[in-house]
Amino acid sequence: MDKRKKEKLAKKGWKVGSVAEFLDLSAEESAYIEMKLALSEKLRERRRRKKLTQAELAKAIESSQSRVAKMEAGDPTVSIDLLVKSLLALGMSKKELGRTIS
Amino acid sequence: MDKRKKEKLAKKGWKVGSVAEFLDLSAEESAYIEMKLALSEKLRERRRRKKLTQAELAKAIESSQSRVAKMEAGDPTVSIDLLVKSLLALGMSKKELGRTIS
DNA sequence: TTACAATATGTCAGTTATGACATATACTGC
DNA sequence: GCAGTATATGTCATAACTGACATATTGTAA
Repeated sequence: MDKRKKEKLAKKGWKVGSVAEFLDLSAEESAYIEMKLALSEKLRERRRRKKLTQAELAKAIESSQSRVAKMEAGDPTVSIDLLVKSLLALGMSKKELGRTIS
Repeated sequence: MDKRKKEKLAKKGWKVGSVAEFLDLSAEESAYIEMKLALSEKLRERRRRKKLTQAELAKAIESSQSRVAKMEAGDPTVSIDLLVKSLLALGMSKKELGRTIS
């Protein structure tokens, strides 16, 4: 099974913690995916707290609604870089980001 | 001044903290760069602690010596994703990564 | 139900990151 | 000085990510 497929499955329904055994991911692979999922969730949370639609957030960060949706869905084509930049744009601090990742 | 140039300069000699004012980066931009630099430094530190050459590390993570050098130099063409994956491969935990970023 | 807003999913052309390679520079011991 | 090793820098073809768009699905209020 290729990595893309794995990540795509990983975020669908399978709650963090059981992902690894089910898909036989290495420790590093699952840590990486868990980090991305944590950032995804924080993004949605932050956006909602600010009462923004995906389209509005997209405009603010010069992206598109579809990409925001993919970020929040933990889509494997989304980089950590983009997630981090978006969260910073939403006012998150390095410290909070650090805590989110852990 | 374009972003590439900024980041390239940012890592050369100008110690974190004065970067922002000197290059008039936004708060988010400098936070992003500071995070990358922190990860870069950790990578070099971890690699050296394990007594690995850049070439050896490169082989372990299926990359190249030149890319490892660029990672450690904070080169703007290096993504956070690659830095994170490399650090995970070196045995770093999510928790440590979180602390590094903060 | 219907109508509308929000979100999700698929695709794709343009951009950026990547590994690989060549080559330059720095570092070490002789 | 010289050799040998490690690291740095530049370039390039390929791969991965990106915003944009179309369209589907879900949510929600009347």
